[in-house]
Amino acid sequence: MLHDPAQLDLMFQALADPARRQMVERLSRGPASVSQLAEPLAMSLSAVVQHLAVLETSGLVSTEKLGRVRTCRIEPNALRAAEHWINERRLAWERRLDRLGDFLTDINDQT
Amino acid sequence: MLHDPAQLDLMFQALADPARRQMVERLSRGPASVSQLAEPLAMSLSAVVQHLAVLETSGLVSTEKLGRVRTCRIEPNALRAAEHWINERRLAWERRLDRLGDFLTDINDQT
DNA sequence: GCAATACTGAAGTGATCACTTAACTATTTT
DNA sequence: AAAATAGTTAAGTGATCACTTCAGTATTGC
Repeated sequence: MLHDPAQLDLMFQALADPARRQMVERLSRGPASVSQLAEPLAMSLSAVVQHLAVLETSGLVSTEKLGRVRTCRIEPNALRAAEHWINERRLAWERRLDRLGDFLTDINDQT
Repeated sequence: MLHDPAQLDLMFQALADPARRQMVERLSRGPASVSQLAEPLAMSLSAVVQHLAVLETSGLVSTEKLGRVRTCRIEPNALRAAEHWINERRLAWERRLDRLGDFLTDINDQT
């Protein structure tokens, strides 16, 4: 479930917007209410709620409502999934370059 | 330049599409021509070229044309930038939880 | 109970997206 | 030189995006 392409779509899509990344950045320093998330952003509360919905369906953020306040927090497992996908691609490429390097020194040693 | 928000936008945006991620996956196993990238994808060559343009302006992929063949390769530094952003957020959150844990055991020990 | 607070939801808008087709250019191959 | 290959470019289309405003609904403080 960590490698579901549709899930990755949602996560990367969610992270592609600067406002949403700013919200994630804020939440990485601790939980916050919707208004607290909205405060530094130059847009309506409504827009923030919509961004929050994107973050929530992506699994990156979870929320809980108590009284009239919705508290939002980061979901580190989801972040790990995105991180993992990128890491795998980068490693595959770097391993490939290593093997290529080995191969080149090998045929050099054969002289 | 690794933390330029606009650059991160472009990278995450680029990774948000399954076709483009598939192209990056293919390229992580080694360089490929445009047609080779297109082969497993159920869309026109034209569409693939457009996806490739997105990947290239995001900095994730670089290309070079020799004769009539354009060869594409992954740009691991760009991948690292995306990885790094995610990693920082996740770590910030986890460190926060650790401190919170310490605090809770501390006030527990004070009984 | 009335006002302020903290959201929530629906509808609308202009911009961007992910394609398509079609016409074209440049390079090889035969 | 003609045909095949490999890619490029432009224009168009329907879908999705990132907002907006406006009208609502619970809570909470006075």
